[in-house]
Amino acid sequence: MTTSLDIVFAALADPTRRAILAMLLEDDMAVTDVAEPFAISLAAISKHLVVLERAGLITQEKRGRVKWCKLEPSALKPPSVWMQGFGQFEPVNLDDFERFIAAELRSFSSGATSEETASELDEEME
Amino acid sequence: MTTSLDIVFAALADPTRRAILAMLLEDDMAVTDVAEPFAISLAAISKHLVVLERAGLITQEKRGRVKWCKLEPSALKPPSVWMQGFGQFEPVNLDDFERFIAAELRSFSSGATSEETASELDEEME
DNA sequence: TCGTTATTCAACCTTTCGGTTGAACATGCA
DNA sequence: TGCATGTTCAACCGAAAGGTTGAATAACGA
Repeated sequence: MTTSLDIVFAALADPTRRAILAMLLEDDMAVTDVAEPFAISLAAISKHLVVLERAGLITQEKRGRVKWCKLEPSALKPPSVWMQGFGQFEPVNLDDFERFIAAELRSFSSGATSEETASELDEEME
Repeated sequence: MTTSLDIVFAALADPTRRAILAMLLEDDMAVTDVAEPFAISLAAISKHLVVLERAGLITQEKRGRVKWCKLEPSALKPPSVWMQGFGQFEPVNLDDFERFIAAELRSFSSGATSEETASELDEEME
């Protein structure tokens, strides 16, 4: 999923879209439910979701007449890495780092794909 | 310098501005020198610098008739922290990090122009 | 089949963005 | 003093962003 930094950063620059992402952190949601807390039209929310999807930050799957929105945190990785290149500001988070190493080792020994490894991590953190 | 995430993310969404930040990673620069590698007018660069300064990503100090631009990496901390809140991904990926460092070292040792360095950095991260 | 619900499309509006050009403003230097 | 240099200002332009409304499309439930 190689979306350019332009697209991802631009998607993150809008507070409504960041709020949507935060909501999706809790659970997958239907478009109508995503829209509910906001004071703008459903069509406007629909457009925001298109922007988020094009940035790779969410995926949408239609089941019946309901379209479910799912967070894709891995899309945050390229901008995060880019920022860390400037990172005279933040020490490495050792806890997370150790978990990463542990996952790496597990994937070497079990032959898991990196995607499988990522979802393992997801489950671990919940 | 408490600038909102809106402003910082929007500032980072433009490739010219990201390239400028990458150039400033090596050293402080005068406005004219910042503009030199780009094919756009000096006035346009001046506007980009205003955007970066308003985002807190750089500071500018006038000495004589020259205005020096200085990178302020600490402004990246709020967006970085925000992203880590979604961080089911690893905060430090060694492969990416090492590639970034390698690109940096290459630019120092080979005497590459700042234009080459800037584009290397951007490509490296996408 | 019919009404309801979920979502998007299409057209439109206003504001912002990224660029241009030419003039203005400071500052350094001979 | 006068001129060159460094930077910004002001006015303008076209395109994109974020919003609206009303109609269209699609699928469910009775």
